[in-house]
Amino acid sequence: MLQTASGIESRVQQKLGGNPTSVDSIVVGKGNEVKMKPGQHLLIVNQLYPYTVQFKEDPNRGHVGTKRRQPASEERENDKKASSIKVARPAERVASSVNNAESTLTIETTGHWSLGLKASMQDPKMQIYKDERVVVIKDKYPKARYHWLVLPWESIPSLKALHGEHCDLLRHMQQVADKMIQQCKDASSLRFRSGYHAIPSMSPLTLFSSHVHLHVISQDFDSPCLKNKKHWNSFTTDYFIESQDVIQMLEKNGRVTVKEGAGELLKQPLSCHVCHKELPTLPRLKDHLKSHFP
DNA sequence: GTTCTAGAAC
DNA sequence: GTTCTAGAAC
Repeated sequence: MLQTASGIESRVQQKLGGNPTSVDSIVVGKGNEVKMKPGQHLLIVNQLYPYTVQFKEDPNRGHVGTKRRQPASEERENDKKASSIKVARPAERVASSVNNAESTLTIETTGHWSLGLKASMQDPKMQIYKDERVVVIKDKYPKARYHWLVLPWESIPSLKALHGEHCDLLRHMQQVADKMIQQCKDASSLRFRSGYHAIPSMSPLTLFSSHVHLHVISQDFDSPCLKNKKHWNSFTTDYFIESQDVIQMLEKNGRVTVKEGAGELLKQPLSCHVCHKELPTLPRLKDHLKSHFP
């Protein structure tokens, strides 16, 4: 249990919506616990299940709720903020149940991008398709004229975590991807690919809230957000694993195996995905692409 | 993942 | 001199 400055232990428990395999969440430290201070914003970044926020007194410390009590004006200010969850005052020592009703929980979308992905998928304004299993959002930094992400509601941290039972879900994600492509007005003139990145970003920050997502991307790569070799190679080398290949692997082996050294593919020389001409720099490559996609 | 920027490459 | 990349910081 983590200790906060005010002597209040904050404990966040996830009430399971009947699916014990999908426990995950807002874990920052070890275990299902998060360091919180009274009044601090809690961002529920994952799943659609209700959460319970419990405060309990630390027996080793006195002055509960006295040192860090906010001035009344500040309290009102915080109450006004839609992104905060109303948490009971420490002094009241009550278990405050926070459900995921829209009235009590809205999602912060201005935080770190890795939170942004999970926040965005929950944000109705971002959702361009939604059903009981998946949601589709536009990539915040599209690497082509069309670039969508298909995300399952179920939290699956990476390709490694996939197993046989996910086959159906992934087939559904693929179907939704195909639907997105069909409804695109430029579907007749542009080629599309849908697939997964071999290795999720491994920085401590990204690890915190990684979530498998299917990229659906048009093959023009005409976008100001495509800025470096890593961007290019992540979509044009075998670092990009076709959705169908992932599904096949899963059907055959019950697992998805990623070739060792897939990360090295990101450092490959820049090569045009259409004619395979090698270009010395990204600006030169982007110039070259104009000849294929006027 | 993005942004920023030092210094390599030209 | 400018362009561009790659690594650090976030």
